[in-house]
Amino acid sequence: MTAYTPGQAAEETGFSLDTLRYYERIGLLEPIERNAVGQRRFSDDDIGWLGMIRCLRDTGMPIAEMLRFAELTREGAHTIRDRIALLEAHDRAVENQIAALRQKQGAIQRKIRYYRDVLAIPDALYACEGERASAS
Amino acid sequence: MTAYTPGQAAEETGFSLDTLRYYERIGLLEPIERNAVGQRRFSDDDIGWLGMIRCLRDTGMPIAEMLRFAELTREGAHTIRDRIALLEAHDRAVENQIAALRQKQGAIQRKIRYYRDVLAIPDALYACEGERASAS
DNA sequence: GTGGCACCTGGAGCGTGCTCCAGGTCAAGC
DNA sequence: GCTTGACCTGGAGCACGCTCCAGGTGCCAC
Repeated sequence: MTAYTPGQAAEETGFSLDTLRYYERIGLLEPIERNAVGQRRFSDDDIGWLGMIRCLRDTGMPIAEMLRFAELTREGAHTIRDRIALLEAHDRAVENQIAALRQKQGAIQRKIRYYRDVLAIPDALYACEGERASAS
Repeated sequence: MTAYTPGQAAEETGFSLDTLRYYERIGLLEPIERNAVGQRRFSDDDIGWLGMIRCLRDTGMPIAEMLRFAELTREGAHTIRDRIALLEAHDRAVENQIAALRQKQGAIQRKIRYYRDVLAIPDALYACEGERASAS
């Protein structure tokens, strides 16, 4: 079982040192092991947990909900159903997020096409025309 | 050409009254027309522009960049190439965002499957096993 | 003429999620 | 023995994007 210095943990997980400390402070990480002089030593488990945290963060889960998940995890195996429920809800949220992005992206692409068309026709035709409309 | 009261504009665009005023203040909207007593009357063009703004916001464009886009738009037709470039860059950003979401979503779904498996096997087997690993 | 309502302004405040800072400890290298 | 560098703590500060507030105007209905 490897032990990671804070610097290595930051490197490994992509979180900053400050963020790692912050996450421990708010209880998103349980207290990290310390060496003889009080410096943190992250375990493989910590790094794995941080990987999960990164997934949830990067998919837009608010910290409050990750805290809830962390609590459930700390409470032990009898909360597994709750954790599944939480993750499934989040999975659906991510799905909706993606669908919404795709839809808005379509509108943006239409706008790009509109601009291209404007460039393709002679100046006179688009001079004063209400080009700000469209989209949504 | 319809004129929308602030309330109607809010209704129509999904932005709050405060947000509409805020957007005007910071120059994301050009100054909105006023009626005789100084109340705003949004035009169809304003509503269309707000639709565009909503697209960009909802796909994660920061306000500073929307301001840049608004400026280009105000500067007239000769900035259309720049606007295309800006929107194309954003389109790619959205694409990357979606790809990243899909990838993280995969990890979350694997975690869900993992939990399901844990539920499916007899208690003894998962009692003290490092279940916090995986993900990323 | 009194309420109630929709709106106005400038400016303060807020929630989220970090990020930075001052002042300190230890270990290693020169 | 001194510097450098990685780390420590508690607490303040910050960027972003709104959101709220106090105090006021004008219009309409009763």
